[in-house]
Amino acid sequence: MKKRIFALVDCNNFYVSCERLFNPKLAHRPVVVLSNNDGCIIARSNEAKALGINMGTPYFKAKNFLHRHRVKVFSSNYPLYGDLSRRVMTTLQQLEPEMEIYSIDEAFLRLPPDSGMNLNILGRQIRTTLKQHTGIPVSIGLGSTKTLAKIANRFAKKFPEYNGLLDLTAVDPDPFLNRCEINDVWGIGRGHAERLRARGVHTALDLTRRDDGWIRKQLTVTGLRTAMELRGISCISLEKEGKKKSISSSKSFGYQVETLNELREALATYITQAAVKLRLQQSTTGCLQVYLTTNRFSKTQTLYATRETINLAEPTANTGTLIKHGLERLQKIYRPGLRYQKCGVVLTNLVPAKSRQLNLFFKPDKRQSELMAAVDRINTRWGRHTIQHAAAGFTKPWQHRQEKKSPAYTTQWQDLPMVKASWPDSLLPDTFR
DNA sequence: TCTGGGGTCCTAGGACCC
DNA sequence: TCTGGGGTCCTAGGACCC
Repeated sequence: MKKRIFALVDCNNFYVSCERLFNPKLAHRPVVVLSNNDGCIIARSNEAKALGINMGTPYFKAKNFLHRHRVKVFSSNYPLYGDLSRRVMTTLQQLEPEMEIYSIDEAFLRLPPDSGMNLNILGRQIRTTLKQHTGIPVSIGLGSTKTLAKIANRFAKKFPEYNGLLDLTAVDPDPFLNRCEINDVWGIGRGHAERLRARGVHTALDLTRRDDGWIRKQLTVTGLRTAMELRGISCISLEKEGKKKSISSSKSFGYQVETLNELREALATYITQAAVKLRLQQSTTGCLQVYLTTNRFSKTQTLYATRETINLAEPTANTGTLIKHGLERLQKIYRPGLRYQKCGVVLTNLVPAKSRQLNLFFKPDKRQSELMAAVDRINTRWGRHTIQHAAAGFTKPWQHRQEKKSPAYTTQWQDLPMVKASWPDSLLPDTFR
């Protein structure tokens, strides 16, 4: 069997790199990007990391520190990051069609094993092309399994001597596994890492040397797969199929919401968003879950968190139908007198729109799907809130504001960056003189 | 005052069936 | 006195990921 080679291409400090792309003054300055609601720090430039700012720190706790160190702070600007991610992925796919988009800023590639091409040169080409075409810097790790490619990528990113690229298929990986802390292994989270350390497993290499039965007992089959992957036996394949198996939409409120009316508007809004994503991947949903929760950090109010699952008689992607079912159930779980922090929706049991199982008594209404298609077309063309169900509300005061958001440089005409150029007369073509 | 959002996969345990 | 056992399906919850 031919040796497999996986590459993990990961954008460096992706959200920060996106902000810097249109704001070159940010280069070499510490920069952080906040989560939705300006809640937590979710991206940091190298300079911010060097200041000791941790991933996931609540913004309100770090605010003074950031100000003191003149750290530039941004709310997250998902239209911008999403658009730049699409550009990166499109460019990458042109270079290497065997690709899996793993997250907004990461992709796995499967490289042809016998291409005769020097992998180092190929990797450098990918980095250079991405930088030229999109302006986004990336790091690349190569390994005989996805888990090893992940580890290679960590080293490539962290240590400047690798210059953004490490190929673990060309060397003995053991010394690297020995330098890799167990909690830095892909698939080993905090809980498992603690458990393993208590039993003498401190590095990735330690894990590879344990007995299969023991690993399975401690970490279940997922952990065993990870261990096999670290030993160079590929167990996790490239997933090219991009369709989601579940779709969710939720957001924390801008303030503590108490009335059923506000909750209804918010839930209808999230159902609308989820339904758009559903139709975008040409699926229908057979199951709708709605949930509702009070503030989980509150010290004065007991936590109320509940959800309702609705199995639909026949799968649908119709926003109106989904809103109707969702609001009915919301009524059931609403408790007056509580202050709610968040609600949301999860769509599961997704089936392709073309092959859904119809109910014996169900007459497919072609006009309904045509209506949805028309609404989607209009909202794509004119902006996503141009047409909506009245149930989703109009002013939406419960929505959260994002106070430090950069412009939508690439997705809004009015936000396009302006380039000012001045040329000495001698360089201008005759027609401009 | 202020702590994100969107995913995947696995397992235990209950319901149900024969 | 004394009431089975094994299989399958579903779901909630947990762990992990970015």
